[in-house]
This record gives sequence, C-alpha cells and structure tokens, in this order.
Amino acid sequence: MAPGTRWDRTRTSTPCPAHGARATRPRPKRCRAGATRRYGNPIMCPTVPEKPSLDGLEPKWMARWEEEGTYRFDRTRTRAEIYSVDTPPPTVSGTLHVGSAFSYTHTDLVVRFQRMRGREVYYPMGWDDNGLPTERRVQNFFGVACDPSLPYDPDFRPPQRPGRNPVPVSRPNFVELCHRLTAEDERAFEALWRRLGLSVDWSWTYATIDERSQRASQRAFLRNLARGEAYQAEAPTLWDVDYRTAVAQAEMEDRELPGAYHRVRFDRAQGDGHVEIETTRPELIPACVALVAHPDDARFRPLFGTEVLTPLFRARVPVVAHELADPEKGSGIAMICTFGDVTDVTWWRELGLPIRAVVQRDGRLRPVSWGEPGWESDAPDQAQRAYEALAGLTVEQARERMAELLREGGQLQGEPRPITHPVKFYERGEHPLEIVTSRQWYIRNGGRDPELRDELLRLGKELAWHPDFMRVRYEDWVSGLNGDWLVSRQRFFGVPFPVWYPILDDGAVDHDHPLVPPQDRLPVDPSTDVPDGYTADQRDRPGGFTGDPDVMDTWATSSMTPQIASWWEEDDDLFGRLFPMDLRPQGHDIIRTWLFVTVLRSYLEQGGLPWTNAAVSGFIYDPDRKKMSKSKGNVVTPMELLEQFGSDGFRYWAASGRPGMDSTFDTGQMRIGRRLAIKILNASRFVLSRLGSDGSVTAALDAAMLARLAAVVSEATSAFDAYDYARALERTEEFFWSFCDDYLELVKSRAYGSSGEEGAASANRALTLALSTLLRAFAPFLPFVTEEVWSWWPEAGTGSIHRGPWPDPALLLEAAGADADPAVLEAAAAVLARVRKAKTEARRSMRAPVARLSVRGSQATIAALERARADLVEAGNLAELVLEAVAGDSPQAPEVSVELADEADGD
RNA sequence: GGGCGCUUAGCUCAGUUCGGUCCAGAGCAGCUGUCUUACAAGCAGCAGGCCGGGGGUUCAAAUCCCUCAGCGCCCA
Repeated sequence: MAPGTRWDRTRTSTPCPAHGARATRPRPKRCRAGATRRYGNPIMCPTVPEKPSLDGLEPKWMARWEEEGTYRFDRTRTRAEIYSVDTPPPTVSGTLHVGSAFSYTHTDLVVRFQRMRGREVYYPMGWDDNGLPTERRVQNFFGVACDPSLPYDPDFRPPQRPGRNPVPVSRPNFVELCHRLTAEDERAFEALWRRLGLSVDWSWTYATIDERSQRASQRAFLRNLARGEAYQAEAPTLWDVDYRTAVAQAEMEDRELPGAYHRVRFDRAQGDGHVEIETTRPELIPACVALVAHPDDARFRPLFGTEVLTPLFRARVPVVAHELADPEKGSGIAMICTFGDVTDVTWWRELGLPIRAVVQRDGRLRPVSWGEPGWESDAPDQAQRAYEALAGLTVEQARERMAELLREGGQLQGEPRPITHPVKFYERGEHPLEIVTSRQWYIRNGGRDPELRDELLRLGKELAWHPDFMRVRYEDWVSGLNGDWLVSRQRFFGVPFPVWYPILDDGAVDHDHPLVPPQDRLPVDPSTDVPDGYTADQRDRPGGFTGDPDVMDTWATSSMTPQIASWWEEDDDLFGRLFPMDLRPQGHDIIRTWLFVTVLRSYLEQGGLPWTNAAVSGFIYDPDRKKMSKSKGNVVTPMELLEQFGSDGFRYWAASGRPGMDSTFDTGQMRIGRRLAIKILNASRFVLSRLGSDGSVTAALDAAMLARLAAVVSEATSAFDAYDYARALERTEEFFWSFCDDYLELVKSRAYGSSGEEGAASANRALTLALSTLLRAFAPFLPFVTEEVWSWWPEAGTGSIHRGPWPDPALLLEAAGADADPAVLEAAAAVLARVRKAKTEARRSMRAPVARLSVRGSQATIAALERARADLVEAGNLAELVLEAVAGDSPQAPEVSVELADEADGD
C-alpha cells in the first residue's frame, strides 16, 4: 500500500474506523465530527456467500497475496518506519517439524501486528543449507562419499539408487549434489511456509551457502583476521572420529555412558614400591606423560618430583601436583595422557608437559617406535612388543586388549569396576570425542579475554529478551566459556577459508604468513582460485602455494545473518535502513550457539547489538511430556495438520503458546481454532449480509459494547507491544465469544428494524464497527479467514486487511460517545443468562416466551437495565419486564425471577 | 552438582508483575437439554479443583519468603 491512500487518510483527516475511508454514498448531514458514514442507503451485499466455508481459503489467498505483493517490502522507508526481522534460516536438510511451524508462526504474529501498526516490515526468509546435515543427507540420498583428492568430473551422474558402497566423488561434484538436493528441500519449505501464511517477502530470500552469504562470511573473517580477532593455533582439539572433523565447545554434549575403572600399577623408578591409579581409559597408558595428585594430599606428597614407570612401556614419567586432581576420585592419583579428556589438556598446558599422542584422526592407535626421541623407554623392545598388539586398533578394541596385557603382566589389580560416567560427544556424533592436536582457526569470543566477555555480558543486558528470563541462559553461557571459538571444520560443503599459504622451497607449508585476497575478489575458493602473485601451476609445489583445505563452522556464516539479510557492504543505503534489526526470533536451545555468536560477530564488526529484540520460542512436547522426535514415531508432518485443521486452526494453537513456554502438541486446540474461524465466518455473514442503514450510535447497549471493545483493543495492543501475542489473542477471543452470544442476541431484533430506523441504524453502525475491529484484531492470528471476510465487505477489492490499520481504541470510544457505560451490556447479558437458564431448566426452547420477568437490584443495575429494556424484551421474548430498584447500595447480584408462559401460548 | 522454567478441574491452559471485588477461572472432554430467522462443525445449562507437599510473613496468600518433591530444559 503506497502512502497517501486509504489508511493514511483514515488516520488523518477522515477517520472511518469501520473500514476504508472512501465513502461511496456519504450522507454528511448525519455525520458527527470526524466520522464519515460509509453505507448510506441499505446495501444488500451480494459478495457474502450463502454458506460460508473455510475450504480452499489457503490456496486462494496465498495466490492473491503473491499477485498483489501484499507483503512486499518498500525499501524507500526510513529506519524509524521499518521493522526488520532477522529470520532464523531453517536447516533445510532437517525434517519439517511441527516445532518449526510453531515457532515461525510466533514471528509472523508479531510481524503482522507491526505491519498493521504502520511499520514497513522487512521479513525475508533464508535457508540454512550449509554444513553437516546436508552432507549426510546427500551421502545417503545419492549413495556417494566425498573424496577431495579426486578431480572434478563434469559428466558425473549419481547412481540411480544408492548402492551398498558409496561412490567416491570429487569435492566440486559433491558440492553440486548438495546444491541440487537443497534446492528441492527449499521448495518444500517454501510451500509449507506459504501455506502456513507466513507474511514473508519472498523476493529477499537468501541461502547461507549462496554467493552473497559466502562473501559476507569471508569478508567478516578477513576483517576479524586483520584486527587480530581471528587467529590460527596448533592446539589440542575436540575431534569426532566418524565425521573426521574438529568440534567446537558449543557443539559438544555430555552423555552418560557405562565404563569401568581399571586399577593399574605403576612401579616407582627410584627404589622399590609402586603407585596404583584408576583409569577408565587404560588404552592411553602409552600416551601417559605424568601422574597427578592434589598438592595437599599427604598420601602422595612424598612422591611429588619423583618418577614412575608406565606399565608395559616402561616410560619414565614424573609425579606432579595440581589442584584439579580430586583426592576422592579413584585412588586419589590419576594419570595424565595426551589426551584423554579436557582436564588432561588443562594439566598438560599448565604443567608444561610433553605430548605423546597415540590416537589418530580415524580413532585408531597410530604406529609408534619405542626408544625413539619422544618415546623413550627403559625397555624399548618390551614396549614395542606390547605396543604392536595395540597399533591399528580402535580405542575400544585397544582398551580390551590393554586390559588383557595388564592382566597377563600382573599390573592390573583386580577386575575392572563398572561405573557410569559422563562422556563428551559431538552432538551429532556416535562415538566419544577424542582430542587430537592440529592446526585450526579460532575467533576470539571472550573465553580467554575478560574484557571482551564483560562487553558481551553488557550487550546481553542491553538486548530486550522476550521472555526476559532467557537472558540468564546467555549470561551463564558467556560466563562459562573457557576457550576461543574454533571455527575450522574438516568438511566439504561449507564456506571455505579465503586463505592460502606459501610453500617454502624446502616444501614446508608456511602457515605463519597466510595469503589473503582483497575483499573485492570475494568469495574465493582457495582450492580452485589462485592467490594474487601466483599462477595456477604453482599450486602445491615448492615455492608455490596451497589452499586452506578447511571450511568454516556453519555458525561462522549463520552468525552473520543480520548482516547478510541487511546487505552489509553490498548496499549501504539498504543496510542503513535495516541494521541493527528489530527482531531475532529463535528457539531457546540455540541461545548459546546462534544468538551468542551473532551478538559476538556484530560486536566485533559493528561495535554493538545486531538487533534490539530477541524473542525466544519454546519446544513442543507430545501429551506425555516427551520431546517429539522421529525415533519415537510421534511426529506428524506440519502440512498434514494444516490440511486437517486449516492454517488458521494451526496458527491458533501456535499462538496459544506463550513466548518462551514449552507447549503440548494438541490437535484439540487446533480444532478450537478452526471452530473460531468458522464462527467468524458466520458472525460476519450475519453482520454483512443484511447491512441496513447506518447511522450514529444512539442505543446505550451499542455504546456499552463499543466501550468494552475499546478496552479489549487497548489490552491486546499493549500485550502485542510486549510481544505477548498469546494474551492478545486470548482477550480478543474472549470478547468475541461474548459478543456473539450476548450482544448479537440482544441486538438482533433491533438490527432487523423491530424498533424503527434509528435503533436499527445504531445497531448496524455498532455491528459493522465492531466486526471491522475484531477482524483486524484477529488478522495476525487468522490471516486467511479474516482476509476472506474482509473481501466480502461491499467496498472490498481496495486492499488487504493485512495492510489495514491496527484497531484504534480512541475511534471506538469516540463512536460510543461520552456517556457510554459498559455496565449496560454486562447487566443485560447477566439477566439474559438467567432467562436462558430458566428456559433450559424447564427444558424449553430458547425461543420460548416469558410471561413476566422481574428484576430487583441496585439503583445502578436497574438504571443500566432500563437503558437496554427494549433489547432485553426482544432477546428474551418477554411479555412483561418489571424492573425494581431497591434502596441503598446492594452490591449483591440482582434478584431475577422468570415466569415462563404456558407451552401452549408460545412455541 | 549448579542455573532456569514448570506443577491450578479428567485433559490443555489463563490468573502469580504490584497480595484484597475477575480469585478460584476458561476451553476441551463428560452429562442434561435445545433444530433459534449468522452458525447443530451451533446454542443453553449442569457437574468437575483443600491452586504439587510442608512451614512462614500478613487482618488477608494460587499470588510474597523458606523448604521438600516431581517434571523439563540448559550447563558442569
């Protein structure tokens, strides 16, 4: 909607809260100040269907919104007018999950509200197709495996159906297959999102592996490098042996696993005696570099500074002291290996121990020559014989074998003692993580830098969290970081590091002087592109260069989505209008990963927050409080639900999940949502199909209803302003049902003209105003049915409800008039309820006539009822209504007595 | 082991900021009626709970404090 059309005028010179501002047949003489009458003469409305239905609404309006560009973003608006959303790009290789549709709906609710409030919404979609999930899916789907040593085959075709053994393919071929499969996945996602009614402007869609994203990711990395925020280091690294890649702290998780304490004897090197340690990883004895005990532990104090001999391998290792050694654990003294766990890394680093690594990157023990430098032994031949039995085995196999060897040598005390203990895993992995030493890229994240950490904590306080308590998770995570962010991944489908290394004349790679491209060359692929000053034939030759073989952690790209979506460094004008963005919606499970790294990158690059609001959605559980998962077989695809309950029904359920709260998967709620949508159709048909003459609001009952509605709108608005869409829906819905059950029943006869033209005009005015208001208040939740009804309006065709203005309580109060009193409606509804009750108890129809209804109540109540007398009489089908005020203030409910007419007289 | 959240009717949940007149609520399911000129996919009514347990503060607690238990998530 361009500025200067309908809604603008609505808000300025000629407010017409009912609908558009353009009146077809204005009757100025009946207009009160500021209220243009729209429907002068009775208009029978041919656009209202005889039998309204929800069927087919989704395809109809999906297509219309696309055609008309309803959700198109107008980039000429200023930053203050724009509401920009950093949509979390869904992982397209993942399953289309009910939980995703749930949380993406939450974003859309807020977005639609903001759009109706007049903000120009920038709501793009992105696809996260970069990374491991895609690689795995491609491997399984096509039956291939990436072998980076192979050359590109331009004629490659994947097997018709995946064979037993994967077909090796080159990296470029593999990447092609990744693109091919993700393109299909993206189509399925887009179809779902459109059907769900997300008001995305699809012309701004991006993918985390597309060229612009790669450029942004590489550009940010080069800038981090130039500022010293990115660095490479040769360091112990968490390593997944199945995926053959390094893993960051954020991707690691603990799992409880059975294990066993092996009590192993180490002989003292000087003099007699021995020391017994307990270990769950005896296979690492050849990697043992020291024994460690707590400095205060009197049992071991005499040993500090002495040496012991490792069993079987007879390597001399020192006994050292460190506070992290737990006197309560095992025998109180532990072996330090390079590396069995993260504590070993700490000890190794802080105690300055040597490295004796045995686990290679495939998770097997590597060959070692005992007696050589680094592998000294008092008995090299014996050590070598023992080790030959282990080399080449996996760590699990080696553990078994080692236990046998120790048992044979008499160095195992007793039998292994089974325990359960937490073991570190890559979150997607199947085997425990190993720790290997390798050269990797890191980005500083405050884990080793208190000043940076404090800045990040400060930003966490600056960010508006919805709900607020989610901030704590961020703060806990930032405070608990103990190392920089490892961003290298030894994978294939990802954004490569834009870096090459010179190869010296002796063939050694000079990692200390990386070659980087100028930023205007980005994106580059160092495996095919050539650094400036070199030629292609110098690749991997002495005196030439070699490309960095790794790709970046997917989070290294995903952390840049605010910059990518805002066209950072690509379109400065646009960036200035979008950044920092207004909203980041996301799940609470990825606060530590996504939200955190995004704040980090934005701080490093822009010096501040990437967005002002973070809205956190909860999870979906099945009714047994179990997390829904594919393995439990309780997953329903979202598309099935949308088809069964309608998109509006599904959205109703999603909208009832309060921000940040986990919700139960509940098709009952979806059915209620669908019923609400049907009710809206029917009530709207009643109001619109027989629009009579429309005047000003003169009846007290009508004014009361509008005043009450104004209060509801105010409440819904402030709830939405606080991102509490669930409360906004609840309040609107509560009003709507009583509007239908009480007000509509009370006003029905008068609207039909039973009490003359003025009464009917007042009723029609109030009805159309209320309907227009309710439709717009429901529009964010139920975009399809509200749009459908909006289109029935006689002047429809001029615009979408979703570009209409959010209801304004002031206009409702103005229409209601100064002396509007909500108590009139309340009192009348309460009395009507008593009449219904009497009829129900007498098992009579609701139409059954009442001979006499008498009400005794306080002055105020009786006065209120008096003002609704005629409506009450007609709604209750009363022959006689006696209202009697009792003196004094009686706060009790009025006494109501109902005398039904004889059955013969009425029905 | 630490942090956070949750626990209200058979089920799903409001209400807890800031204690009192929404304080014990809604919807669903159940039961009983009712074809009413927008809607039987509707409407009306009925019944359902010592607000997780215990203790405390207060004239007054679902609401504030302490404690215990169960469930869930995050982190060690």
